Amino acid sequence: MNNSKKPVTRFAPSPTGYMHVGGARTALYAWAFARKQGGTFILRIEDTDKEREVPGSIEHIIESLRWLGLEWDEGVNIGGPHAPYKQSERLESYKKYAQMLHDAGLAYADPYTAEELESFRKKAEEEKRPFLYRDHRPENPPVWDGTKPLRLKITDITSYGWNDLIRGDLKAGPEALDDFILLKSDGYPTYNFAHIIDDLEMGVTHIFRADEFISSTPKFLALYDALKKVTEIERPLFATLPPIMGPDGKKKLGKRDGAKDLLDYQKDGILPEAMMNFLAFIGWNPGTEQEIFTPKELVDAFDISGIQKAGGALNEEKLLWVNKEHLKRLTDAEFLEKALSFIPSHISTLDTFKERISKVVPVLRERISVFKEITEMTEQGDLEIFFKDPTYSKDLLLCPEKQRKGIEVSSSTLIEYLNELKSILDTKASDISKEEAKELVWPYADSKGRAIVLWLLRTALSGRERSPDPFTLIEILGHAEAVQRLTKAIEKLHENA
RNA sequence: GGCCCUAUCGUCUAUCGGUUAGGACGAAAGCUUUUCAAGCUUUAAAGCCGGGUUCGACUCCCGGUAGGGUCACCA
Repeated sequence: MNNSKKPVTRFAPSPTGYMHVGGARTALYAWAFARKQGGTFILRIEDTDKEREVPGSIEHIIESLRWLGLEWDEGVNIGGPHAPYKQSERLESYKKYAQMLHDAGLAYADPYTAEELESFRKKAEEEKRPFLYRDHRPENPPVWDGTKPLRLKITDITSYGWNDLIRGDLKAGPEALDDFILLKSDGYPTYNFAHIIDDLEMGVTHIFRADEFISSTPKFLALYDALKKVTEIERPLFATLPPIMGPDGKKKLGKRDGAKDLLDYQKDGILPEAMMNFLAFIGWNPGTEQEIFTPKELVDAFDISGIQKAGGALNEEKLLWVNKEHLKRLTDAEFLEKALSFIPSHISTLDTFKERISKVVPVLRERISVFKEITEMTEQGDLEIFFKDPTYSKDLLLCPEKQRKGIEVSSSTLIEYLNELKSILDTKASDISKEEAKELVWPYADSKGRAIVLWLLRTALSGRERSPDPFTLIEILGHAEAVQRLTKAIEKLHENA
């Protein structure tokens, strides 16, 4: 159909709230497809439901897309040859086509009240059959004066079959076909009508959509058929994505079931390129064993044939892993720049922070898979130890004799060890690397018992049950600070000894 | 209820009639200069069920079953 042309895809959210992973993934595929083929990606806002519109959500959606790294070539905010890109500003177009359809006898005004419709619907439900408006199609519809909804008149009630780029040949029974509303009584178009007109006018060639639209596809097809009778059109191709399920894999992921705002992932400190990578893999794979992709690699590898038919569950553990892999690919400087906003100011304003942070970064990146964990480390005091004197617990320093079975070590022995460690460090009275520190300390630790000496040294330097190894700590803290901490640890051991 | 979509390890998936059914996340175990983390090694773990078609089916067809979607003046 459009094989020779550059593809045009679009993402067309409605501004009814935040954007979650489902929408983001649909946008991502449409974007990647267009980018791969050198085509155009459009952002259009489907704001025809004034009731459900949530103020600020357009901005929120734009921010989400920008964060993810999905730049659009045409659309809201930036304009383009088919502006405007908000449906509420395109009412003239819809009216024009509606008028053409109406004048050709392909659309008619709906005379029923909401109550009448409701009773029809109820009756259908009671009789356990689908509600079909066309069962109640008026013989002599009223004049269409704009105050009544305008419905498409389906003349050919058949089963429709069509091809989907992802699902293959699809079909639907005539039950799926009905006289649906084109223009509402408030003058706004329905989604069913507006998106088709827009896609046509904007030259969209490939529609990436969620799978809930499969069952309304016959209606779209009937509209295209009707439109063909009044004007010249070329139908876009459908690419229907598999659903994203919740973590239990059972229910389709929706806002009601806790689908997170995309920007919540940003707040957690997920890297946008990791999010993109992760999103792409829910329902798509490159057919190779590569799992980690930069945005560019993703675009290059993207192909519709790699998209799944079956739904996939959202697995946040995997997201964490993907994020960690992307974190590894950052330089230390890049890592620090991004991590900074997750470090509270009472730490980042410390003089020692500026001195030591570059040495702490490698330790940090080894321990976290998402920036939020830095904040958690802070809350637990695990980050402070690099910059501020630790508070000691004597028990912790003593721990070796309690934990290592059968080894009796008195606190006076430990004091002796620490004093000797101090003088060992003093043999090189300057800052040393962790390798040098290890060379220095190792023979001594070996002679007195590694487990005890290393544990003692580490807890004396960190004051914590868990921390990086002592040699790394010595490198980070520097000679003077390391010796000072050992001195303090000795004082602690002297207490009521 | 009608119509429609889907079905491989717990999860994401490879396989496009012939494989010891492969990989990744997670899990478990082990190793290392003996905390934690990281790293390395190893292990457990899958074709929904029943019929066909075929020399041969995870793969193709049919029927069940299960899950999902849809039947709005919402998108």
